[in-house]
Amino acid sequence: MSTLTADAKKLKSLNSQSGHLSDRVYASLKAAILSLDFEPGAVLRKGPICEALGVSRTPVADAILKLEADRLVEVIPQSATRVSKMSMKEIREDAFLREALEVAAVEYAAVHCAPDLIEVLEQNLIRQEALLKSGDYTAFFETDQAFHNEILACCKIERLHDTISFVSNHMDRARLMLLPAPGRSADTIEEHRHIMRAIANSDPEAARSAMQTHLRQLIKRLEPLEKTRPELFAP
Amino acid sequence: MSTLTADAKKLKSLNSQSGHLSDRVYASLKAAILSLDFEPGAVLRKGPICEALGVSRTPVADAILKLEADRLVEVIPQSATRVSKMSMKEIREDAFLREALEVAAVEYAAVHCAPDLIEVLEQNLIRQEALLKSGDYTAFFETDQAFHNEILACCKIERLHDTISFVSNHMDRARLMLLPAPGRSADTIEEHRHIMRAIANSDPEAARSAMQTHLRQLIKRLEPLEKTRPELFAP
DNA sequence: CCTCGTTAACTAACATGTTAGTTATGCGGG
DNA sequence: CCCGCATAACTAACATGTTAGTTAACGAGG
Repeated sequence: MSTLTADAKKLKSLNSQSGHLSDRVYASLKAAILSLDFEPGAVLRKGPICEALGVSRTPVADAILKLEADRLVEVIPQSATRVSKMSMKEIREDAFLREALEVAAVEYAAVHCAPDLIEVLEQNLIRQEALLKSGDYTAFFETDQAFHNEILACCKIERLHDTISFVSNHMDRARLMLLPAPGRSADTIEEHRHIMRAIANSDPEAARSAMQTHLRQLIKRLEPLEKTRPELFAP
Repeated sequence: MSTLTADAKKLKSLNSQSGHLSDRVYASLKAAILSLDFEPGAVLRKGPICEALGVSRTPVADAILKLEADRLVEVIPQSATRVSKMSMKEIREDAFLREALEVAAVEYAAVHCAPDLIEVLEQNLIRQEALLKSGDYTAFFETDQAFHNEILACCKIERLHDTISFVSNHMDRARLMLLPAPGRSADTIEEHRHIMRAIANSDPEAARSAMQTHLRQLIKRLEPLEKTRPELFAP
C-alpha cells in the first residue's frame, strides 16, 4: 500500500484578493479535490500546503475543518488527514438526499412558479440542442446545471442550491470521471423536456416522476466506476 | 439598541473527557444557543468564553466556525460574532428542507422497510399515549422524536438524521419556545398513527401526505412567535 | 528471519504572540 | 448643539511557538 501524498504544487495559488484567507485556502483545496488533482486516499500535509500557498497553518487548518464537514477529507486524530476515498455507499446517499431535495423543488415549481420560468427553461433547452450539435460538452454540462438551477431558484429557498451542493460532494466528484457520452446528451435533453412540460402543465406528480427518472440515470452511470476504477474506491 | 453580550457563565463546562477540545467547545456553545441561554442577537466574545471553559482561543475559534456553518452565529468580519436572530424566512426554509427529506424517507420506508418497523412504531405510539395521560411532556417530546428517528433509520442512509438536524437548526431553536399544549399532543398521536398505517399498508402516497400534514402543523404553531416575541426576530 | 519493545521523528491539536480591520471616543470646528 | 475627523481601544484574523499522540525505525531477543 503506497502512502501517496498529495502534491501541493498542483494547488492554484489564491487568486482573489478579497475575503478571508481561510476561505480562499478552502476554495483552492476543494477545487483540487473535486478535480481529482488530489487523488482519493492521498495524504494532505499542512506544511507543504502552507508553503505552496504562502500562508500560515491557521487558515489551512480552518480550511481542512470545513472540508471535513463536506466529507471530502478524513482527519485521523493526531496523525494525518487524507482525501476521502470514493465510496459507492456515500455516492448513493448523496443521490438519495439530492433526489429528495430536487424532487421537492420541482414539485413546488410545478405548482407555484411564475410563467417566466417556462420561457427560461425553453431557451435553455434550445441552447442545449445547439451545444449538442456543436459537440461542446463542457458548455453543455454547464447549461445542464443551469437548467436545474433555474428550477431551484424559483422556489425562493436561498439555501436550496447550497444544501444540494453540500450533500452531493461525493457524487459531484465521481461525476467528473464520466466521459462525455454523445448518445447520453440527447437523452438528457429529452428528460429535461419532460420535466419542463410537467412544470408547464402545473402537474407536480408528473414533474416529480420526470425528475426522479432523470436523476436516476446519473447513479446508473456512476455505478460501473467501482469496477473500472477500483483503486479510487475504499476497500 | 442594547448591544447585549452573551453571558459565558451560562456555559456548562466541558463534561466528557474524550474527543477533540474544539468539538466539546462546539457542543457546549451549540447547547447554549439552542436552549436560548445565549439570546438571539447577543454578541459572543472569545475572551470570556475561553476563560469560562478554561481553554485557549484556537478551539473556541474552530467551534465558532462550525456554528457559522450551522447558521447559528453570524460573524461580522474583524468586528464581532453574534448569535443569529430568529427569522421566519429561515424557519420556513428549514421547514421546506426538512419536509423534503423526511417525506422522501417515509416514502422509502413505506416501500422498503422491514416488518419490524411497524412493531417498533406501534410500541412507540403506546408509549406516547401513556405519556400523554401522565402529562410528562418532556418524555413525550423525546418519544415523538424517536418515532421520526425510527423511520429515518430504516432508510439505511446514515447521514439522513444528521442532514435533517443540520438544515433544521433555526426551526429547532424556535421550537423550544412553544409551550406544551395538551390538546396538541393528542393530535400529534393521531397524525403519527396515520403515518404508521400508511407504512404498514405499503402506501407511499398516503405516507407522504400524512407526513406532510404532520410536519406542517409545526410551522403553523411557530408562525405566531414572530408577533408574540418580536424582540427575538431580525427586524 | 521474525517478533516485540523501545525510542525517535513526525504530525495534528492546542496555546499564545502579532497584525490589521472595525468601532467607539473625544476633541475641535462650524 | 451638532457634525466630522483624528485617534485610541477592541476584536477577529493570522502567524508562530509548544504539547502530546501516533507511527515508523531500529535493535535486542527468540
